[in-house]
Amino acid sequence: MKKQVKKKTSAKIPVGIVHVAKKAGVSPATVSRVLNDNPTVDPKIREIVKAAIAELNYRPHFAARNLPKGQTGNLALVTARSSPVIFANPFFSKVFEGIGSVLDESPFNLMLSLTPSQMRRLMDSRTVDGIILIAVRENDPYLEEVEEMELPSVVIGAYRRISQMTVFCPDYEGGVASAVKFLAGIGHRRIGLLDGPPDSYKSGEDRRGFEEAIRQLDLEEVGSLTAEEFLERDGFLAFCSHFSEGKPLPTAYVVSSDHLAIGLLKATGDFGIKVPEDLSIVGFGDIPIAEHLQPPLTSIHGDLVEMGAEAARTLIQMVEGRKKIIKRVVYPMQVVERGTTAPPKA
Amino acid sequence: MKKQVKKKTSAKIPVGIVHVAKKAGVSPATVSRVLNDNPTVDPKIREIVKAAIAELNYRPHFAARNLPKGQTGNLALVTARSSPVIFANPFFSKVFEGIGSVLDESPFNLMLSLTPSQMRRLMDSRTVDGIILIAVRENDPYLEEVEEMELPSVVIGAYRRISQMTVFCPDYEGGVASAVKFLAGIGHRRIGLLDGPPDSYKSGEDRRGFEEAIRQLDLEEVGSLTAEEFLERDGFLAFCSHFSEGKPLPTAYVVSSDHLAIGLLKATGDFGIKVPEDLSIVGFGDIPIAEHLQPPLTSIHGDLVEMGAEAARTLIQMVEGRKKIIKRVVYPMQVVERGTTAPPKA
DNA sequence: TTGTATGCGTTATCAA
DNA sequence: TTGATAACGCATACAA
Repeated sequence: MKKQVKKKTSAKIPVGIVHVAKKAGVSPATVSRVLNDNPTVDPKIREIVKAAIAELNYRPHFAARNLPKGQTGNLALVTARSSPVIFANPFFSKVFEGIGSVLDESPFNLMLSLTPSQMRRLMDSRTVDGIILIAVRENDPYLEEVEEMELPSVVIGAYRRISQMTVFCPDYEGGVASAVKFLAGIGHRRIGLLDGPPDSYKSGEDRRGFEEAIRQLDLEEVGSLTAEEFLERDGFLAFCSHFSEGKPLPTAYVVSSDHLAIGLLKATGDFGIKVPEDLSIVGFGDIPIAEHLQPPLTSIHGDLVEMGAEAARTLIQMVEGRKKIIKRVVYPMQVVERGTTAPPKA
Repeated sequence: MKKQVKKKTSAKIPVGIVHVAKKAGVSPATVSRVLNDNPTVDPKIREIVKAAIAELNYRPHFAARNLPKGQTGNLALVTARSSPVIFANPFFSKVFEGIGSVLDESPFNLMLSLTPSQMRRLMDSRTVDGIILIAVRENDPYLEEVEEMELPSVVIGAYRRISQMTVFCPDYEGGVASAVKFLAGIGHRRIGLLDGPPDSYKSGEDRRGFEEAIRQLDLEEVGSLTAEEFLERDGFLAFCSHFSEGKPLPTAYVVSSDHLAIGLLKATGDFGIKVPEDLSIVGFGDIPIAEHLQPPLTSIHGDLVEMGAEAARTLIQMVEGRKKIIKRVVYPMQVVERGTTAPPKA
């Protein structure tokens, strides 16, 4: 009764599991079983099927495969920061490296979302099994949604200390504190902080580490500067406006990003302030350019490839194990001494 | 005869198109139609359905939706370069910005592949409808596969001049040539090139532009340097080994990346060579740091956000229109004069 | 204009 | 150990 008029188009016919089954003389179910390494299949049959697969150059359809499973096989890397802030920052390239290496070993694909609207789409349309949030800020509009969501997620980078989220984070607090201690160790008593924007959780951590160290060492409080963003021009601007108002200078600055430090360096140069003679500077992140600057920038370094990798691993555990893992992992940072730091003049 | 024993688990029940249909008192087909803005649906019914959708907070399943269409709704951004080379390079952040903005307006999601194996997976498993190749190199193993593939694809960045691929590319050749002309214009006769690795198509373009300009202007041929990669340390090393061999120096260098130029700058500083008094330097790419260097780096600038955007747009046209578009679009670059260039000494 | 039925490519449940 | 057959969530040709 069925009228099956198959239009045999000359176009490339996508080979599916049924073709393989036919060719191997078995049922689609059996093909599916060898595809999934199901042990309940006769070794001989298995070989026959594998041969058919190879001969037809058959490749399983990823999405179709996951449909019955109620999964997608995709993970998302999500941020709402503009690309200059995130991609131009070598910090993240390390993180990506770690994530990439883990995903390479896993069966998961990676989706990328550069804007809140893209991200919402990913979440809403059940396109991903889990989410890696990166470069989160306090007022990011989607934050609550994600936390309340059932979708497994981890955040990389600073986040609020108390939450139900799993976070992997450089030790901003400890890193800045050790920079202060380093500077104090070579004689500085008046140390300032050039910090990033207040809505960045990182800024909060920086400040916490800074103030705690100042207190512990019983150093003078000289106030601190705040940049609008973490980029060069923001460091430049922050110092310029501070200096042009005739405010007093510390003998050293701890700066919360190398990019910021480069801007500050430029500003001091323009004003004829000598680094490190008149002013010492410690950056944060130790970007590749740091050591090639003139003078080379003293900075706070951490190996963050593992951080990205561990975040990815944990997320995968969460989605595969269908269990929630809540923890906060902090990665150590340490001062790399170079040419922008020296004992204060007098 | 059907034995339907629905296990009513207490877990969250994913709401599907059938639930909406039931709630609205229509068939699933009709719901599907309003989802796809099919005009052949009664306005009143449309409202009812929309209300049901809202009430149930229904979200269409992305993959399931595309399965019948024979599509995936995903595009891939692919590279085999290591993350430091690609992500740490502000050049790419511009490109990403363009791509992101276009995808935001489109219904497509973006997948990211950082390694050849991930990429192969994406292609094989029919997970994406199109591919954006970026930072391609001559011996990249997957290149032939992609070109022979039926999957729509575009490449961003230099590629071989003759091919069936659609490519969007900065005008490396013209940019370098204009830098040579600029230097000649302020009096330089002995101009050198510090180029990137030979397997980069960009290097070929640079060289082409350089040599052509030298010939046109009838300038002296002083040979050129080759760096192993486009990063700071490679520029540093290239100059060091050249200089320590006591070879003669030109009065100016055109350098094929700002990162390379920063390394070179560092090396000259270490050797006591004054820039721009003893040696002029022109970088390429005009990264944000360039103008904050001391002295600020003269560089070759181009606005490449549009390049990324146009590449994405074209790819989308290809997959939506199921047609092949072959073209080669080149984006203009121009010299931004800053502090590392000056007339030669004598 | 709407509903029915079928198919998309695979997994999974149940018999055999 | 294997094979029908029913999902998975949706789109669409065809019928009504």
